[in-house]
Formats: sequence, C-alpha cells, structure tokens
Amino acid sequence: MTIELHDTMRGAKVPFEPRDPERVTMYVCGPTVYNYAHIGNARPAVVFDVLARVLRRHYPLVYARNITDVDDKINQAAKDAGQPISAISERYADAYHEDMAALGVLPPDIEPRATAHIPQMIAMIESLLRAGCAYVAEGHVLFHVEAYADYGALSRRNLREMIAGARVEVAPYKKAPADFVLWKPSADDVPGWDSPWGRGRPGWHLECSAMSETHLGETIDIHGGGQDLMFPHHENEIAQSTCAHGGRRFARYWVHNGFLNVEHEKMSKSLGNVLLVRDLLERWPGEAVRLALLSAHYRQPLDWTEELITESRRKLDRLYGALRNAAPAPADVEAAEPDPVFLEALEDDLNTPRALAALFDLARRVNKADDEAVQRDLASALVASGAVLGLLQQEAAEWFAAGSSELPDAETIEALIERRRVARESRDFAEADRIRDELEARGIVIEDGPDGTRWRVAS
RNA sequence: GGCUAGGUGGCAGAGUGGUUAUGCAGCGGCCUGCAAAGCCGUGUACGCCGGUUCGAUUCCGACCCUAGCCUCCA
Repeated sequence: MTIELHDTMRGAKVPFEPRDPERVTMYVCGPTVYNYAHIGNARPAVVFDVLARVLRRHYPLVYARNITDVDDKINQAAKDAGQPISAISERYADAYHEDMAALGVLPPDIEPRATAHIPQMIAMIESLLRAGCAYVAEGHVLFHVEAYADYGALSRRNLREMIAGARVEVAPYKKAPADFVLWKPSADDVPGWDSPWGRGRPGWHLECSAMSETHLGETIDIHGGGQDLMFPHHENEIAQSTCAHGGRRFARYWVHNGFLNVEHEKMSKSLGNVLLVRDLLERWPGEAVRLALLSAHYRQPLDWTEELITESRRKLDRLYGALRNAAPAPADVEAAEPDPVFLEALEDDLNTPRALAALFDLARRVNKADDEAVQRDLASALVASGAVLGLLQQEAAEWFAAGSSELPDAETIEALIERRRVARESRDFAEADRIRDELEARGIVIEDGPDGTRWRVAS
C-alpha cells in the first residue's frame, strides 16, 4: 500500500516515493517563541505528528521541526519585558513543549534552533553571493529574486503581477520589490552576530533553509507547514536553497495544512479571540483538543467552535465507551495491527475524517460482539488504530474519571452508589432516583449494568 | 484586481457517474424498576442555470456566494 500525499507544487495528490526509502526526511516550520502557542499553532504540530506516525510505519524517518529563537517579534517581547532575548525564547519554548505534549504530539527527531546555526547561515549567504543570487546593500544582504527563474512556482504567482500588486513601499536599497533580506544589520540594542557584512542578524526565511540543509541535506522529501507560510516564506526558502545548491531540488513534496478560524472569524489579536492552547487545556482534555483538530481534513479550513470541542469530547466518550467493556491487555494491543480500512484512509492523503469513521465502526463492532475473543481482538485493533492518530492511549476508566477538581472524589461517589444500591435492593426507587439526581447535579452520570453500577463524568 | 480553496441532510464532516459515509442532535423499538450506556430501525443532503450521459451531488461551461493569500502570521 503506497502513501498518497497532496503536493502543493504539483497541485495534485500523488504517490509518495521517497528519495531514499532507508532515510525519509521531513522538515516542518516550527514556532517563533515569543508567546504561548495558540490553537492555530497546534494544528500543524498535530497534523504533521500524524503524518510522521503514518510515515514511520513504512520508513525510517528523520523529522525536523525548528524553533525560531531569533526574530524581531522576540526582540520586541524582550524589550517589553525588560529581559534578555534568551529568557523569552526559553520560557516560550518550554511552554510550547508542554502544550504539545498535552496534545499527544511526539517530539520531532531533531529540533534545531536558529541561534545555534548562525555560522551555517552565514556560509549559505556567502555561497548565494558567489552564485550571483544575492547582493549587499547598505549593510543588508538581499536575495535577488530575478536570479531564480522559477520564483513563484509554489504559490503560482509571477513576479510581474506581484510588482503590480505591491502595496507596501519598497526599501530604496532593493533592486527589485520582491527581493528579501538574508542578513540585516543590528543596532547596538538588538541582538547581533559578527559577519562579513558587519554585526547583524539573519532574515527569517534563511533560517529554515540553513537548518534544513544542516540536518537533512540539500534535498528533503517532505516540507510541511501552514498554508499561510506558502508565500512568501516557503517560496523564499525554495529560491535560497535551490540557488545555494547549484539548482538541485530543495523539497520533493510540499504539504500545507489549512487555516483555523475561531467561531467563524479569523483569529486575531485585534478581534481578541486568540485561543491559547494552555487555556483550552484548563477546560478540556488534551485528547479532545487533538481529536477536534483532526476532525476535518488537514487541507480544509477548520472552524474552532465551542460545539466542535464539546462534540469531540463526546466522540471520545463513545470510543472509550467501547473499550470500557473490553479493555484489551497491553500484550494484545502490542500484537494487534491497526484496522486496514482505517489505515487505507490515513494513507490516502491523511484522510482523518474517514479514518475516524473506521474507528467508530470498530467501536460499534466491539459493543456488539458476543464472543469474548472476537471482542478482545476488535478492541485491540481499536487501540492499535488509535495509536496511529495519537488517540485512545489511556485507560478507559481514566478517561471517564477525568474532570475538573470540583467533582466529588471517587470515595464519595462510591459511597453514594452503595447507598443507592441498598435503596434499590429494598425497592425504594424514590430514594435511588434521588441519589442519582444528586450525583448528576454534581456532574456524575450513573449507568447500571449486569455487573453493577458504574459512573463517569458527564460530558 | 490577481491567485488558491470551498459551497453536502438540524450541526460537524467524508465521499461517489447509478446501491449505507461517520459522529452529534431528533424520532421509533429492544434492554432497564425508571434511566443512562449499548444494540436495531429511521431523513427524497448535495449553491443556481445550462450541457454531456440511459443516468450527475459527482464530468464540462457560465453565474451567485464564502474564505484565505497577495504585508509579519500556523
């Protein structure tokens, strides 16, 4: 079974054929660490985490996701806080790691930081200058887009219309309006590194090119990121890397995830609707947030709403509900293979909605199974499938007991359930129902089954 | 204005040239002391107008509408 991926460069879904099946390489643009991650930052992290899991089933994968820790936004944040740059970037990089872990995002194999690659960036600029693709002007080094004939191929733009559409004033030292900065001079109060062009700092686009070259080589298999990075960031990366590498191809497949809206509106500071991952995690299980992000196909826009996250938690209630009756032993899960229908959906350009439908089908079959061995196998397949999406990896009992600290503790709940059992036994249904209502009012739902009564947190 | 992606049942969201997506919600049934959970059943859904076709939501063309990008942004 081959993996199909939508390649932005070709504008089509194509079979994924790695350059070297013994070493598949993937680079994804990571966060600029100047603030806490918002839910929009979480989407690519989760999407490419799933892609990495799918790829690893077939190939040894080297997955790099950078941290941009030199950037004017960080400089500004440091200035505002009266702290050194590193204090800001360290704090938010740590927070990013915590948040992503809560969403079940596995760490990438390599997490390069821009500040650790300044010499490589300088070397790349030098080779671009040698190749005649860049020029020095007023302390800046600029990439000359006209030197790269295919500029605009990824985002399907041409230079002429970009010039016509240019609405910003062009810096006077630029030869062409679309030329972009590789290196810019730093004033004394701004971080800077010594270079052949004086003390300065790298341009943002260059960072990714240099880091991906350092860790993954000149040509990588897959480059991922958000759709909004396609232009100009990825376009510039292509131009830089291709020119610096004698025209050799930079990325063989370009994969872009869609944008995320909040309650039908674009998320923005001015609208005041920026949702931080940390804040969401106070109210919802990380797994529900993850499922919500996977509920639409990765290339589609996703509208983040209160309803979406509520429904996502209910979906997990249903999936874990099946596992509650038939919790498979770890050894069984270990031996189990993911459901073939499920895998087929994921390997078809990461069709997570279809994969989720396969999960629900599996859950229904678990619930229906009257043969214990059959049920155990189905449940094992369900958990093994969930693992590919990074879901269903906790005990069902744990899932149903998880809630806010305002809920009564387990002992109190058990005591009430015992009192209700006694009432039911003496057919005092009025008292039994009163206890059930009391529990419900406190956020606990009761279910009577053949093996006694169990409870879960209401959703 | 240019480029790109979309418009699917109450909501979310896949998919397909002719037959069930799936989940949530609703309705009916089974089960239950009653519920809940679960199971079974249940919806003349595919923006508008033409065209191709035996047949189109699915292909082609025009139109309307929405979103994103074109400026830092996942």
